[in-house]
Amino acid sequence: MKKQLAELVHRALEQLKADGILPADAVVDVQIERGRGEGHGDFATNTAMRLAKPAGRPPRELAQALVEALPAHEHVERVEVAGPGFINFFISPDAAFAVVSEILDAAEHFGRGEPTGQRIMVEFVSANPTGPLHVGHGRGAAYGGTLCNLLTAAGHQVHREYYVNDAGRQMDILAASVLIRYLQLFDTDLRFPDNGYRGDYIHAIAGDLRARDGEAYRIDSAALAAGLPADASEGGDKEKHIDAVVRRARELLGEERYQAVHQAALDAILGDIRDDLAAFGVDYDEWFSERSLTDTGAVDHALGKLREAGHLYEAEGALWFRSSEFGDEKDRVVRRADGAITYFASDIAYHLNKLERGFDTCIDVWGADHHGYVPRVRAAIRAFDADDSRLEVRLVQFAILYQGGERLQMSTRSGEFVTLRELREEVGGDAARFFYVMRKPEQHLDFDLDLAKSESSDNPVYYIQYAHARICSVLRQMAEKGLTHDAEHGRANLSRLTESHEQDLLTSLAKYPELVESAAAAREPHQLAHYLRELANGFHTYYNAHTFLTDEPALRDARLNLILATRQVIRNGLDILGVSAPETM
RNA sequence: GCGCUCGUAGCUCAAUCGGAUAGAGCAUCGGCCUUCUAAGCCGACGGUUGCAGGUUCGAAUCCUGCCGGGCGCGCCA
Repeated sequence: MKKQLAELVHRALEQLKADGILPADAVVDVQIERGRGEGHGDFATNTAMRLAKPAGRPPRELAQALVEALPAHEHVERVEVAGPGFINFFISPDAAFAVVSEILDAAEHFGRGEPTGQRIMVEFVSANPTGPLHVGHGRGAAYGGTLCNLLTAAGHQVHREYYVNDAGRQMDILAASVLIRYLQLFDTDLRFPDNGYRGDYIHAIAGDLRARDGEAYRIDSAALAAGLPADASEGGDKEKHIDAVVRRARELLGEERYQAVHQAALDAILGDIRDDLAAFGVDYDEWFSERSLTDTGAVDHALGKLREAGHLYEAEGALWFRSSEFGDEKDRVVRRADGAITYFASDIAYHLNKLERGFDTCIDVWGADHHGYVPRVRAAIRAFDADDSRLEVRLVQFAILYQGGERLQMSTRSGEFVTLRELREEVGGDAARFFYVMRKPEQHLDFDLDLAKSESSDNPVYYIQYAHARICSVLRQMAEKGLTHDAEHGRANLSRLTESHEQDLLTSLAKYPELVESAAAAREPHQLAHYLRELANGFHTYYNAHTFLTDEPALRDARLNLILATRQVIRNGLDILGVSAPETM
């Protein structure tokens, strides 16, 4: 409808240009928006006001001229000029009714956009595989997963990817942590490093390792501990200590056995993360290994390209990328003085790889604490002479959990944190997903556990699901009362839907496809959450005001068509959010 | 200190590239169940959009400066 109206306005503009009222070179993008309040019509456009200056005429006068030049349209009942120069469109009732049949015909496809041909990759969560996902990752998972659903619904071709940080120091520390817990199974006196990973899951992995491979990794614990630099609690440095532990463990085990422990730890934790995300309704097309970037030479390839272009230089023994020439605040090291490749170098290679895979748009979903990292990645893309608008970084703020009015604190390293799994078990997957995406991603989120658990109208998830269940219930009641629903008869009698509640509901339903499109374009799933609440509200209000199962077949059939259409849209919307649409509460 | 980001009703948040009278929920107060699920509905109360300027037909939205919160400023990942 919006498109059709825009077309009408364009034709009127051409007419005005031909008449000499508008300068021939005047350009304006015609914006059609939904009328907000009473009396503002179904749609409105501000075109006249935007043209007032270039045309050198008062906006209202222009608006009037536009209205007169506007071609007739079967669905436009009347058009009027209002306020400072808005043009309001009033849609004919028949056009409004048509959406009901449209929804029932399209069913689960209603609201899905035409294929755009755009290939979009979304990389999200990508948490280090050093422990289970916690509630901080949950928001990225819910946001990313929902965004992917939304983009798919809008007609884009979406690729979901998880970047697995399976290389680097943190993974070595994880492997060492597992090894020491494993050795403690034989020698309870062995000391655990301050900076090791302390969670219970480390014990579990160590136990599994022993069950699978027996004593294969049993090394002399005295030799492991002897002569190491002091740990923090011994008056030393925890970083130096843990690095020494890793080095010693590697020597004593030998590379092959060390890699086996490393791999076992990675497999266990990554498997857990996969299961967790799958249970949360988040699925991936690809799990991209950081280690593979060095193995396949992708890092050398990327650094080679930068070197050829003259963007690398050596200083103080390290290799630097001249990122400050591309908008970063300072240059960055890509290869340390000790020869090791930095995390940033892998990331440069990863993003080059993404570009080379030919995605039109690459969306990175990151925790907001990484925002300082954006300019340097963008710098790398510019240095490759690529269009940096192909990279979009979406920052997600952390969620703060509240229970009983108290803020729950957490920290990963100490092992004291609420896992995503615990959250799901506590409040349920539906409530968790909905609460996570209820707010704008860049806004801090106060996650009220008590509210998410409550089965009351305070809880927006239940409120929406209840609307769906209530419609199902009406149909069950219908059967019990021995009534029937003739959908074709209902279609023929949609003009009986004259109540204001019905008109409002029709308007809400018609808005859905536009909403999917705009929420996808803005990368804002919360718009959909808000929309569904409003739609549910429109239904509940209607439910309380009128009886659907009346004795009059024509009216009953029409009303049932309307609420079935409502149920369909709620279902489609909840599906995008990854929330179930129950038939009973 | 520098940079990024956010400040909207008592609380949590909306407000479609700058649009018409800034909207919801919660909380508070008052109504509605012999009638399709009251997990619901209706009404009332509630605002100088942090402050001060600027840009224009028009600003919560854009610009500048303050104030306040969060985050980031490693040859860590």
